[in-house]
Amino acid sequence: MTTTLELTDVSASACCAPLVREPLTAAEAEQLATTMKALADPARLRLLSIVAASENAEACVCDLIEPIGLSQPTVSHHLKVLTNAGFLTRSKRGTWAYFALVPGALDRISQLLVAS
Amino acid sequence: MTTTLELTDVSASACCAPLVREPLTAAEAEQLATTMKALADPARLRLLSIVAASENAEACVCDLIEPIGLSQPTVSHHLKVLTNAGFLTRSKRGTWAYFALVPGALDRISQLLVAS
DNA sequence: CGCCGCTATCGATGGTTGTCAATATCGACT
DNA sequence: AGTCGATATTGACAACCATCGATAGCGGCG
Repeated sequence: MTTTLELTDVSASACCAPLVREPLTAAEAEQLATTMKALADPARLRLLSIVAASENAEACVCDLIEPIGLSQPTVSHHLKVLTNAGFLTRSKRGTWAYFALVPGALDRISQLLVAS
Repeated sequence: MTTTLELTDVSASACCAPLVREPLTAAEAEQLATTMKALADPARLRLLSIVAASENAEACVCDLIEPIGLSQPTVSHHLKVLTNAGFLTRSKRGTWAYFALVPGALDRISQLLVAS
C-alpha cells in the first residue's frame, strides 16, 4: 500500500517558491507527481466532482457506481487511490461506506501550480 | 501523435462551475485527465520548473539534460509531451531548440481545481 | 563538400495501471 | 445461526508508458 502523501511537506519545503519559482528537487517532483497521478484519471476526477457536488461533500459508494459506469470493484479501487492520496476520507456507517472531500486538499496542489 | 489539448475548452465549458461545483461530464473529465497526465510525471515537473526558473522562462534542451539526469531522447520525449499538452512552446534558433513556458497554462488548470 | 554537434524519431523492453470476474469480509436483519 | 446486501480484496489480463540505445535529420563550420 502506498503511504499517505504529505502535501504539506511539499508546500512547506517549497513555500513561497512553487513550481515556477525555482527548480524542484527530485524528491519534491516525485512526491508532487505521485499526488497528481491520483488526479490524472477521468474516473477519479468524476468521482471527486460527484462527491464534491453532493450533500455535505460526501457520498456513498452505492451512489457513485451507477453515474460512473464502471464495475463496483473498479470504483472501490479508485476511491482507495483518492483516499491514499489525501483527497478523500472514508467513514463506514452501518453497511455503507461514505467518502467525503478533504477540505483544502485540492486547493493545496492548485496553489503549487499557480505562479503568484 | 496526440492532438494539442484545448485547455480553454475545458475552462470554457466548465466556467464558473469547476471540479467541485458540479459533476464533470465524461468528456470533460477525459480532457482534464489527459492534461493532468502530462503533469503527473516527476521528470516533466522538474523540466517545467527548470524552464520556469530560467531567464525569460525559456531554456535550451542542452541545458536540461544534465540537471534531469536522463538520456537525451527521454528528455526530448518529455518536452514533446509538455508541448503537446500546451505547457511549453518550442522555437528552434540555429542548432538549438528552446522551450518556453506558455503564460497562463499552469494557472488555467490550477483554477479548475480550486473551490472558489 | 564533409564533418560535427544538437535534437528528434524509431524500436524494444520492463514496469505500471485501469479494468473486470471471482471471492472474501462484514454488518444488519430474521 | 443463517441469509442478504454492501464493500473490499485478489488475481489476471490488456493497454499504456517511461526509458534507453541506435539512428536519422539538420544547421553550422572548416
